[in-house]
Amino acid sequence: MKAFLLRYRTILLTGLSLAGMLVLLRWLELRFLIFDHAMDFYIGAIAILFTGLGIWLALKLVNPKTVIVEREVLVSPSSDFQLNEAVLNQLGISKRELEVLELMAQGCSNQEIANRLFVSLNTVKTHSSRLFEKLEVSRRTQAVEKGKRLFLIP
Amino acid sequence: MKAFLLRYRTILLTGLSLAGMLVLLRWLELRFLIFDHAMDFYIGAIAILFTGLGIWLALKLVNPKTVIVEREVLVSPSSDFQLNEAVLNQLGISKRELEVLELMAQGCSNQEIANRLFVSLNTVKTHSSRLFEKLEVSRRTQAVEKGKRLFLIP
DNA sequence: GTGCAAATCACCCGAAAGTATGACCGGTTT
DNA sequence: AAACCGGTCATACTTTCGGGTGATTTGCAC
Repeated sequence: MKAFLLRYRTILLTGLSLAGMLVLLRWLELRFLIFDHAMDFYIGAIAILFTGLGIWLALKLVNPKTVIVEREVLVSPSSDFQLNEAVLNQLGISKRELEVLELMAQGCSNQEIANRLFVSLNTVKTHSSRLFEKLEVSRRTQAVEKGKRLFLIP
Repeated sequence: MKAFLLRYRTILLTGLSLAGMLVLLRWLELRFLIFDHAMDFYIGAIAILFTGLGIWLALKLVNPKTVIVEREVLVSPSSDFQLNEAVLNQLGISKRELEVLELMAQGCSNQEIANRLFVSLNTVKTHSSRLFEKLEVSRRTQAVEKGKRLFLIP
């Protein structure tokens, strides 16, 4: 409720001042002019009612304005990487194993790698096991680190 | 005075337009009230007018919604690494969490990180969990990959 | 044809990683 | 004094990883 009041303070104030002005008008009218009052009252009620309707319509049906705040994300220039085939052959790493390594480096889980390569989870495990042996590591993070050092992955 | 005008511009405008409309109404009343059945037209016009006013008011005053968009920015290839503190502060990553991330990137297991930082395994898990939340990832390999992209680690 | 390496998949099991929650302490900030 | 934050640690639980072993298929080389 508090938040609501704060948020729509301006609108509420406007509404209140509107009402105040109508009251003032009425008073002035009574004071100085002897007219047909029922009519004006009626019109005023309609005006307020339809103003409310308009506000409700707009709030209900119109998409809120959006302010786009851009947050910069730094990205290294992906360009000059070429694979070190010498090391690749020397260690006897197969194509499939290299593919697994690449996906590992992108942060994929074994299951995700399996899905991407259209093979079973067990197959990925086998490949990664062999890969770890050949790279002489025991964890995927180490494999990625070593892979980068040896220019097997960008 | 200028500031006042700027601040309450909307309210002032609303008041003015309201006053203008009331004058218009009065004029219309004098002009057309003599005809029979002019009432329907009159009421309709008022309804439409004030509905429009309400819509305009709501559109003018509604709080804008903010949308944060990530924009990728290429960075020139710098040989030496220096930490991107802007991103670090933006994401609210603490010193300890960064240390954990660095050791992760070197391929350390949680237990090894715990040993090196002289804290318990559970503490390392807590740090890494918070780190993952802040980096919006769910695995250490993803954390390392994103950390490198954001220049949080070399 | 036989041999062999690569690729595929399966099962089991223990270790590691990750989630969720709660607690405590020592500084600030209000 | 009360609230908050960063760092520390813990328990309990689920998921993922990695090691070990074995099996089948395919294509290439001898």
